[in-house]
Amino acid sequence: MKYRTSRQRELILELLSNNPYHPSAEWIYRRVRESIPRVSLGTVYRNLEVLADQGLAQKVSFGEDRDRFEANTGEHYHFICERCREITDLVMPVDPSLNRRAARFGKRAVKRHRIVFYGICASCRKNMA
Amino acid sequence: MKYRTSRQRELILELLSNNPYHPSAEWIYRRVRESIPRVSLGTVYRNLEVLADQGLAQKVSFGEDRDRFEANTGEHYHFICERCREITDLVMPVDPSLNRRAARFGKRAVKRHRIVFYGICASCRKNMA
DNA sequence: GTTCATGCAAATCGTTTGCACAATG
DNA sequence: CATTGTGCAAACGATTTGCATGAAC
Repeated sequence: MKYRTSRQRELILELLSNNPYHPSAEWIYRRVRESIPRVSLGTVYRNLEVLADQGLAQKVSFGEDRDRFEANTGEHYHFICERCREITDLVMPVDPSLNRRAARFGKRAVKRHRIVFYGICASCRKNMA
Repeated sequence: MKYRTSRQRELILELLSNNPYHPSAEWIYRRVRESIPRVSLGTVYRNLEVLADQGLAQKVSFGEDRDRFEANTGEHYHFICERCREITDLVMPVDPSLNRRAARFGKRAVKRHRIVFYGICASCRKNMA
């Protein structure tokens, strides 16, 4: 499969880049529509898939109601606020020794891991007082 | 809300107990139907929700195609085989210091975390040879 | 008897897909 | 021009829900 470029795909990647909020397809769709009013949700989904295939973006799902996407394809951890459900990166060094430790507890070959931390984000903490 | 007992719910909990495979609602539905042929999928979903509310079971989703359920409600880690997609518990002590470390990397209050390890399970390793 | 649980079927909703046309290289 | 990308609308599939009836307490 050979990929061409398109205004839609470039815009989607741009919206994803340096976006800490891990937006849903619907959110991206609404933003793209501001510049390209006739864009369709199907196009958004298809492009997110292409971008993932190109290694430029990836899906991040943790059993929430809808899939989220991000341009940060490196290994890293996530944080989900239990109050506002917002997903953000948790910038903390990935610990590869966890894989080795996990492997010791079974006959499996452990290659990688994901961690999601749960709690209350800074802005929700303020608003609770 | 006051809960009564029902053959359906008891059977679902039994199927979930000591079941290491984190079955989907569909799988449970098929098994329940062996004993209660007229059971409906809706009943399975409703009971899984009740069991979760009672603290007897919980949903475990990691962005797979369908939700999975388990009776082990204690904190623990999971392993997903990248080949057969089977989800199993990874019995390794939960490390509470991770929450503290994670909290240090931002202004959030970190209460808990989930870890999913990915790799190849023992039986898939054999069949690859 | 009152309230909760069930079966059935229809509804919901995020995501995927088929198709004819438009855009890319 | 050969092929990939798009918009549109319909299809899909897991999960949820409304409703009349059955079971639990």
